[in-house]
Amino acid sequence: MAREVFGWSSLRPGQTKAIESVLQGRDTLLVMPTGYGKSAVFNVAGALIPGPTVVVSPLIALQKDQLDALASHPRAPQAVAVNSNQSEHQNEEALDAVERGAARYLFVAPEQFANEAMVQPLARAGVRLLVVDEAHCISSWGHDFRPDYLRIGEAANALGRPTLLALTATGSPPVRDEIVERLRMRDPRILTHGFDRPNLRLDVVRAQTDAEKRAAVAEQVAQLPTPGLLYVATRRDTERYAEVLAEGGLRAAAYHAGLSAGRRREVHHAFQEDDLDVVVATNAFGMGIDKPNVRFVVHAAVPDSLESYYQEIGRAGRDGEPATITLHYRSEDLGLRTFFASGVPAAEALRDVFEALERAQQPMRIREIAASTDTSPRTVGRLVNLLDQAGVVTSSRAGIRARAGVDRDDAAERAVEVAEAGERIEQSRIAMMRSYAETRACRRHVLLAYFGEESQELCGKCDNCESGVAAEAAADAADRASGEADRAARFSPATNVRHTQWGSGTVMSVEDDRITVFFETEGYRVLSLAAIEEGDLLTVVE
DNA sequence: CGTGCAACAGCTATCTGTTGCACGGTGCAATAGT
Repeated sequence: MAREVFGWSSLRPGQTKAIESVLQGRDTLLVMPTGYGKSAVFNVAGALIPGPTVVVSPLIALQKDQLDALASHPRAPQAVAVNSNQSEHQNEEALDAVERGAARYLFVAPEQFANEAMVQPLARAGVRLLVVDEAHCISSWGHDFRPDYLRIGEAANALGRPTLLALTATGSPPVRDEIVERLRMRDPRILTHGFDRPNLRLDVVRAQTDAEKRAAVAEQVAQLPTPGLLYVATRRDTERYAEVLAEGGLRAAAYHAGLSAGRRREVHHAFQEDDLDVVVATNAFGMGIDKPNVRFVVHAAVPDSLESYYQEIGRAGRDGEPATITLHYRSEDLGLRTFFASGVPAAEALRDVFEALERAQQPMRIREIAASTDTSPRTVGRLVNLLDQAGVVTSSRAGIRARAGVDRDDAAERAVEVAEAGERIEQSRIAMMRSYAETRACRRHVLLAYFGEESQELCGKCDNCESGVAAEAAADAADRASGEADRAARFSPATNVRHTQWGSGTVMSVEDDRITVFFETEGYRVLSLAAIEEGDLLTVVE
């Protein structure tokens, strides 16, 4: 099939497994590095399944790339999209083609599911496969930036529960769990592939002052083989660094979401065509870039989590050739991330939404609630998600409904607690980013452990291994651990545990003298085995 | 939480340090105005 329709001589084992899994009607989560052909999985599966396949994709630009790619295979079934860049007429035509069976793939952003005029025809057409591409967006964007990401599971119900296929390149165990839970997957098959990228050399450079860091970044980038990416935290810094690098003779361009669509396309295209040496970008630059020869990814500021970091550095060295990965680190830079991760909505706003739902006495849509509370749909989306997670509203195909017998103030308070737990989890993700930056251990080991993968304690290809610091750190930990080996044995990755104060959690990784646990309402915590033992803090839950 | 800029204070400066405050990242869809 892959050969006949798409001209691919063979598929990788991971791709075949995922395709077989969805063909059997099994909900599937596939975690596979970018560039390994995740698109091929749903292209082939969609062509084999008799019925429409809906692909949820976060960016319209990405949808366009996918449409073009499918169109380039003359024997592949027809693919269409519905989005706000197209005319109403084009959108209607696309849906009509799906309903008639003329088109087999439909690409949409999750926001489209709020549109009844789109969901109805799809429900009638009988969607067989619902693909969620870049599924980590559920966890990274769903909570505030794009609340519709948390509502895809509900949309799947409205479509008559097609088989679900979630795809991502990044996913620590908690993120994988969240994807499964939010999509309401049933008995999912979870396929993960190795996270290690051995051709990437990992490095962290610490700086005391901002000026010192800027100089170090400029100096390093000037002498690295190009092309490469420089990630910064603010739009302003993209311009500042791009200017400095250009003065040094590099073909450098700034990229951020504040630029015109035309300019963004221009930069993207120039980078793809090797007409630029460096793109200096905010996190707006990334998804959809598939360039084999990126020789470095340098960060002038820490991202908000190791998932983001892994995602960004993963754009280097796709050709398998060596690439340099450097994080220029100041602990002060964590401040901006802390700021972005903070912000619990006011109880009053939550109560207003709950009240509006109570008054309506019938299910309401996000847009209706937004109109009746005079709040933006995006904010309402976020508030409803919190109320939903707090279990005080129910959402169904018909809309959102207040649960009977729940006091308004209680409802708001419980939703606030959910938001506060979410904030603690976000902060703990930043803390894990910090621990990567500050660790004396092997960086690769730390990074892989975060993604639930065991590895050699010394990779030999990071700054700490090369300087001998990692070997020292390993010896120190082994010393501290003397006699604790038997205690550590009680805990292994994926063990469910309960902490006297932080409640239930899951062991993420085990080191000689300490373990990292992800708690459901607290996020990541690193616990020393000695302290656990002394205070009898942690018990294993069967 | 940290940074950068404007306003202002100090006691005469086309100067220098302090204080206060605004601002900071991701995209969809829909809409208003040419």
